[in-house]
Amino acid sequence: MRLSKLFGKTQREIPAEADTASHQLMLRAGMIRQVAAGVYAYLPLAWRVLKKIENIIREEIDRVGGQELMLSTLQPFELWQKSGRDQAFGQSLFTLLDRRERKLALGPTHEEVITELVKYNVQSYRDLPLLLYQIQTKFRDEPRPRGGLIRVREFDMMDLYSFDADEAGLGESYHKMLEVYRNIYARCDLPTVMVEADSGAIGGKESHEFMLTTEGGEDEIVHCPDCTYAANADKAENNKGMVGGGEPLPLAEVSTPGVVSIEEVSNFLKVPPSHTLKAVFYIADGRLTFVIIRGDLDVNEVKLKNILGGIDLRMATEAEVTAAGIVPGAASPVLKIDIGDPTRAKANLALWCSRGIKIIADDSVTLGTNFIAGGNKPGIHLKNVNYPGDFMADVVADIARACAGDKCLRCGGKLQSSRGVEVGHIFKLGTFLSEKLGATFVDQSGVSYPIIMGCYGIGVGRLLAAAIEQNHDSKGIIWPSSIAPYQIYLCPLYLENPRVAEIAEKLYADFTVQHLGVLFDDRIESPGVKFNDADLLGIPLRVTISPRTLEKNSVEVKRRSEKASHLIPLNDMFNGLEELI
RNA sequence: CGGGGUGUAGCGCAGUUGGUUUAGCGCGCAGCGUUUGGGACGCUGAGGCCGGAGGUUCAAAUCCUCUCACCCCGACCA
Repeated sequence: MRLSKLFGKTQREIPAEADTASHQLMLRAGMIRQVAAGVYAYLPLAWRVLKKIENIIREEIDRVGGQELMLSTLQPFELWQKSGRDQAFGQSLFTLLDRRERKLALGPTHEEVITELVKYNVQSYRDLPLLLYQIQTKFRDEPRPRGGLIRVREFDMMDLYSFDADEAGLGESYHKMLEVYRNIYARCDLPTVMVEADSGAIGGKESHEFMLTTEGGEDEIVHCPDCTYAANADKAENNKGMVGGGEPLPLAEVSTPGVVSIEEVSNFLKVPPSHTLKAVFYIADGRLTFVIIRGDLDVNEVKLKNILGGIDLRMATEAEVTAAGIVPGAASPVLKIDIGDPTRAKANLALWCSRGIKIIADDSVTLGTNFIAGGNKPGIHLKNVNYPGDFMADVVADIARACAGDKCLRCGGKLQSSRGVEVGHIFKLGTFLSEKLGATFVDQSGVSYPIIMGCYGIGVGRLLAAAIEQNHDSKGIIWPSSIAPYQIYLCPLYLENPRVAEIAEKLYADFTVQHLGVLFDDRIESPGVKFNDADLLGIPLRVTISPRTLEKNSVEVKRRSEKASHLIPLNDMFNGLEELI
């Protein structure tokens, strides 16, 4: 390709709209152009890279027997109602009405459509297992698109769906895909970390994410340096440890004038935060929910949401808490403190229940004794609060946020945290979709069962962006050669010099014939401009021709990723380049 | 949806307080000339409904009202 003809110009100044490295560089390199919020046009350079990534994905999936197909973007809205996932996706689902007022959705993913398709093409266990995939544009009306291609509303995505007859089969498919994913990222030269993940709106049980670690990443990863444990912070668990003071003692009120926060309680009564209980209030699907957790921990809202099975969750305002007759800053589940009454804990729970308030406790409240908690009166706290003697909860579960510095649940090591971009996510879906949509098969004995499903996604555009996040310097992009739009940047200086022009044209023709993937900077520009554009575009190998190199019958060759350059004799071009590519 | 911010040429910006006549600057773009191994220089030139609508006024990029778009933080979300 001749640079003078390439559609898309490089830009010297950083566009004001971008503040993510990959976003800035793609705009400056003339790779993308924003069409609307979270909607982009992909210019030839970007499109070439996307196709390279797509092809690596295709090759690796085809190798294990996956079959590519093409599904519709327009999907009947009823299909989403049938699966119930119209609720899970909510506002993120783009919908529209056709001329007959029939509601359609722009596919945010294709599980429903493919399950319908499989339903009509699979009847027997003999048709299974099956690995079907597609690489298509998907649509999600994200609340806030951001970071260029990191989070967009219209995006290129590979989705593979597995269909199996039993759990063991699903396990095999899952494992197979896990290996495929590792191979794909390895071939793209993009090191990723596999972490345990929350399955979110997609649903299902087991799921793993593949994270490309980079400082600007929008996800937090918690991992243990001493064992293999790694998880998304949404899902990560920690060892909370036992705290507190031995045998349960009798409840007692203590005066705590003006003391509200955990920090204040801790200072005032001279106890560590881990010896206190923190009350937090949420509105879950419109209902006030009381969450109780040990004072040294914070609530992980994703875990809480999963426990509640709720769709809409937010913190309650102080007004909402007060309106429910609760004293903010002194709330606890202990309303009735009659210490002689062995049924007081049950009575407390019944009191809350009668007020229509559900109590969710983090399991940390069971990991210790004699806590300080609110007295449900201003300026009063309780000491020696114990579970389950003094209070109980509707649900006790792990709803705590694991943080860097916490102990690893598996090995006791010290957890660390880092940031990453999610570039792949695999899920064991199970049968909830096939049951709802009636996708069944008959086994050997002629009995009908729902097909067991898995799904496996890679955001191709996001992978492109993440690749740049991970591979750039102050001058520009540094493409891994496996996904680079071109391999060679042919860079003649002083093109008006006939000898330079002659050699440049000859090399361009030679490289083209050899299918090396060459971008020929045939512009009459100063060396500075050419070198800077070469660095910005990040093509792995720069081949410079100038009167100076031709004096030595050579060209200069430099890798984008390295500082040093060296001369290769013209008559040994082939061998010289062979070594470098 | 809450909070903050920005809309003036392809890109980056000034001008808005304090009303004007031809709306500026840099980059980029076109032509000519001089240059040339890390974003050269000179001259000439093209390019604008100042986000949109309405209003005030002799006069609006500038003041008022309403709207739209985009960015950032949060909520939310692969």
